[in-house]
Amino acid sequence: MAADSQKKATVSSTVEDYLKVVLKIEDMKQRASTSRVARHLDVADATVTDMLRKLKKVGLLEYKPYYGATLTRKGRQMAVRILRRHRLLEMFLHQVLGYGWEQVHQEAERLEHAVSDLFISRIDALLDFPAQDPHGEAIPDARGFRQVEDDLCLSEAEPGSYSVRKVTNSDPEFLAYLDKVGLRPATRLSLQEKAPFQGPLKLLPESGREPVYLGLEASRSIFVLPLKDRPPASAPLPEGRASQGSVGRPGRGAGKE
Amino acid sequence: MAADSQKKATVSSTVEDYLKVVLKIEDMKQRASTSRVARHLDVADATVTDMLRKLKKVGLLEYKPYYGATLTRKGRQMAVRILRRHRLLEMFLHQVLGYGWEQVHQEAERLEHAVSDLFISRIDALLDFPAQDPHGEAIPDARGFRQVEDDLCLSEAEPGSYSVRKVTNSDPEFLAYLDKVGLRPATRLSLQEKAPFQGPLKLLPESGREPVYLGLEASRSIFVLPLKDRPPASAPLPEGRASQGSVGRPGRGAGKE
DNA sequence: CCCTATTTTTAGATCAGTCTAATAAATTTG
DNA sequence: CAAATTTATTAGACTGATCTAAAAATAGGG
Ligand SMILES: [Mn+2]
Ligand SMILES: [Mn+2]
Ligand SMILES: [Mn+2]
Ligand SMILES: [Mn+2]
Repeated sequence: MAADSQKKATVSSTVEDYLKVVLKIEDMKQRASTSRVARHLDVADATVTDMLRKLKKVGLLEYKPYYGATLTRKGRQMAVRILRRHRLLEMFLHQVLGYGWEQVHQEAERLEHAVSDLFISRIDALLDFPAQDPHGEAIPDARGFRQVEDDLCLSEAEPGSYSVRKVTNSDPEFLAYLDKVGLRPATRLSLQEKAPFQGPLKLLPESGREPVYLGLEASRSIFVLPLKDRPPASAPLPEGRASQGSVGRPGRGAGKE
Repeated sequence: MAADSQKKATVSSTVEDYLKVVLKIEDMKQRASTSRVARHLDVADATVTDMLRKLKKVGLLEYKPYYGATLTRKGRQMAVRILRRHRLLEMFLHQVLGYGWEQVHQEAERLEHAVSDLFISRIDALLDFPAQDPHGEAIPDARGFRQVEDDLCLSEAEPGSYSVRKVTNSDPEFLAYLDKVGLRPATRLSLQEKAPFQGPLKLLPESGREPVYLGLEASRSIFVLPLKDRPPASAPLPEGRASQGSVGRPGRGAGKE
């Protein structure tokens, strides 16, 4: 009964990347307009117009000309699947093959389209079902459920104590820099002051005694959790069951999608 | 000096597969004719004619119309590189992710084009620089050197004692069957008789007491090493330093390519 | 050496994904 | 609100990889 209701419907890696970008834009509560999608994928606007029409035709998204795209249930499902693969692969590269957190993204961007479901389930088990990737981003589970991300953008934060939750930027240079100054997931830091007029933030990471001055723009890709205020560099994290960047706040209130 | 003599010259995964097939055919001492290449890749002859002309133009092979292709130094180098990737990946899937030897080929066929050089060198080290893949085939080293394969095809062998060196067939069904009857690399066996008129071979693998009757055709993909004749199922292997299917006869007389 | 069968190449098309340049719609602004 | 600016679509073209059908070359058998 209901035999072919779930067709395999395999798509190209190009399509997978389009879906992932639309998901990312939607997650940022923005409109997935032609030009925004084009910028993320580094292709011409005209190319995107075309592709969005095709994706609408195969039911992976809605598309209103002069407005943009919205994922359908099926499109979102596929996008989340790729996101899961991407992040699991990043974690695998980091933990098993010793890649730096600034190296994983590029490789995962290709492998996410090439590995089989078996590969994914094997590395998932090997890593003991990780909940975050090396950048602190949540890994959707095998059913496509995503942890609610209730963190705060550093650019919006008031002076005080925080721990780094995730870094949403894949530029290797930038990540290497953050690593150097001691900013990575689970690092505690105190935000000491924010200069006015789009000025930089003065941070004190718990490691490295030197204060770090971070541009406002850069701070937009760092997300933090407020720490019950205590003298900086002392309070323990909520839990954090393991090694590495795994902050491990378990899926309290994990919601669909 | 001689700065750009080694251009990166990246090719598509399609081209990589063409080169690999031509290499395989040349290794079998056959002529890489249009139709033979087409059969290996499961594409139309016309497609191959076209591609061979393109590959000649970019200097990866020689192509004589109505004759076929011959790899150039550069083409062979690329082909061997992919072969190395393929076999290392197979070994990785088998040893680290627990794939069966009948499952590795298909996955490696895709991943060989997708992983980076870093990935390859990391798994190479993780596996402690393996010399054979799960089917017993030699893994070219990082410089592209290939071990000389001085084994004997079972279809050509006289009755006597042997050990399985490699199985050159990637059909999952067939490999699963061999596994079931206890035929895998490093298995010792006695070839008891060969029925005349293209008849089957009667084999006694050291494991499993039952004799195995193997079609002549099937026996063509099994390669063996003669054992200094001794009562079957007793003689130790030349060495065999490790677990699994790693027969480990080290590169005595490793030759170029 | 001719005729037939096989192999290979040529010709012409298709499909996915991309581009640039031209046009059109939507939005912002004086 | 009309003009200017920005955003998006349309039109036309290209590349890589593939196919089918027709034509041509080669190889074998008498
Ligand atoms: Mn990708
Ligand atoms: Mn990540
Ligand atoms: Mn391949
Ligand atoms: Mn193999």
